[in-house]
Amino acid sequence: MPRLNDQVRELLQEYADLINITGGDAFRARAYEKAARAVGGYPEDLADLDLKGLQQIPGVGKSTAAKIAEYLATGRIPALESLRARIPSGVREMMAVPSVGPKRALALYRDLGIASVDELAGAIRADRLSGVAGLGERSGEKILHGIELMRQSGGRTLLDVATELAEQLVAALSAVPGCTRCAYAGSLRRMRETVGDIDVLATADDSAPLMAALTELPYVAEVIGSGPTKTSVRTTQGIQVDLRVVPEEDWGAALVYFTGSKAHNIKLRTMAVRAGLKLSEYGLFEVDGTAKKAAKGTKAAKEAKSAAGTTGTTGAKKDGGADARTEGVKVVSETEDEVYAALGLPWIPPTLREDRGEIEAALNGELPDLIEESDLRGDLHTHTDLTDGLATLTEMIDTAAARGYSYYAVTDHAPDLVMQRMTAEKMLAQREELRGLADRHRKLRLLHGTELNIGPDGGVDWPPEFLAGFDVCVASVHSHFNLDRTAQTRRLIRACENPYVHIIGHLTTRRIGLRGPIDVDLDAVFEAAARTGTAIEINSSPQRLDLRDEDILRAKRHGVRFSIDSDAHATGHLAYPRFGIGTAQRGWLTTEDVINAWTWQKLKRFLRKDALQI
DNA sequence: GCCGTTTTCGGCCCGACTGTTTTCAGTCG
Repeated sequence: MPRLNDQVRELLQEYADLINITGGDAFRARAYEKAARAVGGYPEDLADLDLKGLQQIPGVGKSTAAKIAEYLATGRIPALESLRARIPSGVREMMAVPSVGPKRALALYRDLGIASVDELAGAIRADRLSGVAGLGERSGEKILHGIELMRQSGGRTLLDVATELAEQLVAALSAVPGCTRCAYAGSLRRMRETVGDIDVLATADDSAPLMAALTELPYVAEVIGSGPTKTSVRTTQGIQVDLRVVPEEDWGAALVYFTGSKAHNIKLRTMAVRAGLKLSEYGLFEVDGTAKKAAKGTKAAKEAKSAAGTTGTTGAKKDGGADARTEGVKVVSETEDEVYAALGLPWIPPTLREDRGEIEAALNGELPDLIEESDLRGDLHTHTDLTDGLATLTEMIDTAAARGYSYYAVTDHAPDLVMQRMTAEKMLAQREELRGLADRHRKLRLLHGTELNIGPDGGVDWPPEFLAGFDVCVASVHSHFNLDRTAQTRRLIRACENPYVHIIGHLTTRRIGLRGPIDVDLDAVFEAAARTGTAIEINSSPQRLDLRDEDILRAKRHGVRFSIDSDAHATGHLAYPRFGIGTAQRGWLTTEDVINAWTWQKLKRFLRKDALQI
């Protein structure tokens, strides 16, 4: 079950969408949208607020507060339900398709009876759209492409949503009597940017109470299958959860197996076979004498055998039986450390387990010392309510201080993003205010920055003399996503060459499942970033995670430095870097690669890019 | 529906882009 604030945000957003679709007052719809965002980003739990407290939330007035209170009391909002009765849910879902908004969704439903994304795709393929609702052939192609983009990530869940659900599941299952261990595994443990389902692993002598507990959770909508070792369910959010229960002595092998990746496991199993062993989710086993002979002489075999000799006795006693799954003598199974050690390997962090060279690196003792969330000393890209953030300057700063940072940059939008209505005066007033807060938190150094807009020609807002007044400048692409590759590359290189630009924000501008990356020669941009001492951001927002892991690996080879930032627009978003850290780990980054893991003294030298070049 | 050191009424982020239109509607950031 999502956090109550998030539930209410979703309901208010739905209400706003339905007002838009039904042609209601656009300003009224916008008011609900604004309230939805404010509620989602509000630090206090709605359940703790009364009617008066609810109205303290910016953008929430009498009417919205009453609806929220009604929902808290009864679990229903009648006004929303009456709108739902008029518009099928699929019509609203069509609005998620790029280039389909409320007007088109309604027209498609009203004129053609199309009431779902699937039906929309079918209608375009059958050429039923042309000429209707002001949509021509090009629009059809565009919409179809958008649907395909959605489906690529389709059915996949964003990292933050999956993490929250998985943590709730683990907490609930861990509390079941008889459960001795419980953790989530799969692609979520590897921190892939999206996950297809959630794998939860638990140990217990008797699996039945755990299976029952899972199927009885309030947010489980459907039981797909249930047996003694595995139960699969679907949540009310439509996410599939697989629970597997194994004996406690098999924890390690099972965790390796269910964490994956598939390619990583295949490689481990191949190593095991060469060493005369067999690796499965039930453990690492000695197969027979002939296999061992065949493997004799290989490095892995020798190490595996010697490691096996030290740990092999305990497991063997228990598993002498003739079960085909556990045929042979069990060598190890209890911890991941043991399983890797038995194969002659150090433990490999889950975020590296993609068969991208981690096993070879492990064999050579060259695994990177990965950066961790606790290594971050600050956040260099955040917003306040001066532009499109939800929280005030002091609220953001107080939350940052509570995270234990030693420095923190406020980087509100610059004027070329016209809708933000920024001016030099407003920016200077904010700087004044920020400087006045310098002593508010003894250990937190406050930096005044901005997020500049990289224009189509690579220029940014404001002249050099004004830019020189900022402590830190992030520069990002917010428009002209469709420039050709040459122009796109040129503009980003020019931004890197700007002596006042320290960090390139969300470089590819992708939004997972919604918008693909811009067409750009990344290697050329990485080369320019490394040459000019410009950091590339790892934007930690779960909708972006930009750069993505594979591009981080490429950038690192060019000698690029990175900044792992939240791009927070609310106090709650300041926790996003955990996802950026996961992505950075998947890109093999260490603290040396990440400028905001550095001490202030070292970061300060990096930010002197302009002084060094002018 | 929300909000107020320009407003308790009358505004509300505003401009660009796209495809379709023959003068603009819809979508997006």
